[in-house]
Amino acid sequence: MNTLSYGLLSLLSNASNSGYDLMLKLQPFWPAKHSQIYPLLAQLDQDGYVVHELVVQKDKPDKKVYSITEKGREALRAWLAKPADEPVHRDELTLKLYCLHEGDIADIRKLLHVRIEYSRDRMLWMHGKIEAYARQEQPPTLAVQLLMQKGLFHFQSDLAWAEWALLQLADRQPKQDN
Amino acid sequence: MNTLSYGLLSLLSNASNSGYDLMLKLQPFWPAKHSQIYPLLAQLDQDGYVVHELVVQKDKPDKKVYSITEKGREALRAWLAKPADEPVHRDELTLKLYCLHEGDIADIRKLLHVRIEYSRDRMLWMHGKIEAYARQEQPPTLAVQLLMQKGLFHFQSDLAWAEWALLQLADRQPKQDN
DNA sequence: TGATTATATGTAAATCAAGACATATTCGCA
DNA sequence: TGCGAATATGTCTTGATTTACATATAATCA
Repeated sequence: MNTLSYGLLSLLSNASNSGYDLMLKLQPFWPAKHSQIYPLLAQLDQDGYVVHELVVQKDKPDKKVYSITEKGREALRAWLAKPADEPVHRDELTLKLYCLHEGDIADIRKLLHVRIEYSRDRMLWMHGKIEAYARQEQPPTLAVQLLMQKGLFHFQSDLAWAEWALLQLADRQPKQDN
Repeated sequence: MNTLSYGLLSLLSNASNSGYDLMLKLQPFWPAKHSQIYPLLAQLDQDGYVVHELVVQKDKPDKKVYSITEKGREALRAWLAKPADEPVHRDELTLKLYCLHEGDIADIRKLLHVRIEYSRDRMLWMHGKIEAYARQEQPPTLAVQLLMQKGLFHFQSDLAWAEWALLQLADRQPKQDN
């Protein structure tokens, strides 16, 4: 039982989901491809942490909908009581900044612009999620509010940093278009 | 040539370093164990991106000091011009929050307190690094300033979020000691 | 009608990363 | 003198993750 397994169980503790939906919902918080999720779900199924039923759809391909079992919930509660692993952040941009003296400064400026767009996109996505709940006249659960806010805080600060960094470059290097 | 390789070359483009030092310097921005770094350095050496010399030390064990070659610098410049991969964040805490309705709310509160301490520690470490440069009467390079500031922004926002999250829990759940 | 996109599920191979195993020096402390 | 910690380098195995390979349905758009 690795972290991804607990992540899947966490999502299933809120609602039953297909593997495909679990992948989409997990992505923003714990990147994982379907090739990792499907075999893991089969394993969790075999070990009795989840069960599944086949759901036939007309407008879309059929799917397997997974539900958490009592054994799954127990495993989840035990995991919750243990300290969380330290977060892992790997950002290639930081490595590129480390050799900003090498190569073209315009390249770095471009990378920062791309990062600014990326952060803005992610913030919009989070806002969109919150609004989607509002449209359903369902207030998001406390958990969802905490998670969305975490994302908003994070991308806001990354955005602010990238804009600040561009100014620092402008102060020291002749400005160039890009 | 994977991202870690370029990270090592980036550090080496600033100054020659032993594998051990590279590991320590890389850790804060790109987590990697020595078991990953040493074989990779041997590979980079074999492929001509770096060279090394044996340095005998009296007060410490001998070491291999690696330096970047012109081929290494060229590879670095080509890599700099390419768009950076999207950052990868994996935070087990977010998964645990997702099932906060399951299990004990005191557990979650504890996790947030630990996160607050962790963020504070990291911020202090960043400040320490900046002050270390000041003590050496060497202003940090622009790159180091940008990186340290990125870290400060990040942990500041994580800290602010965790404190906010605790307040949200207090608003909705009976407060408990921990 | 043909291409693309979204939905849906799987496997196999390759790469990446962590943890364990292994060794050696020097310093400081008890 | 023995122990732990920091420095220093390596290998090996296992596990985690990505990429590529594979297939299929239904909708939309050109």
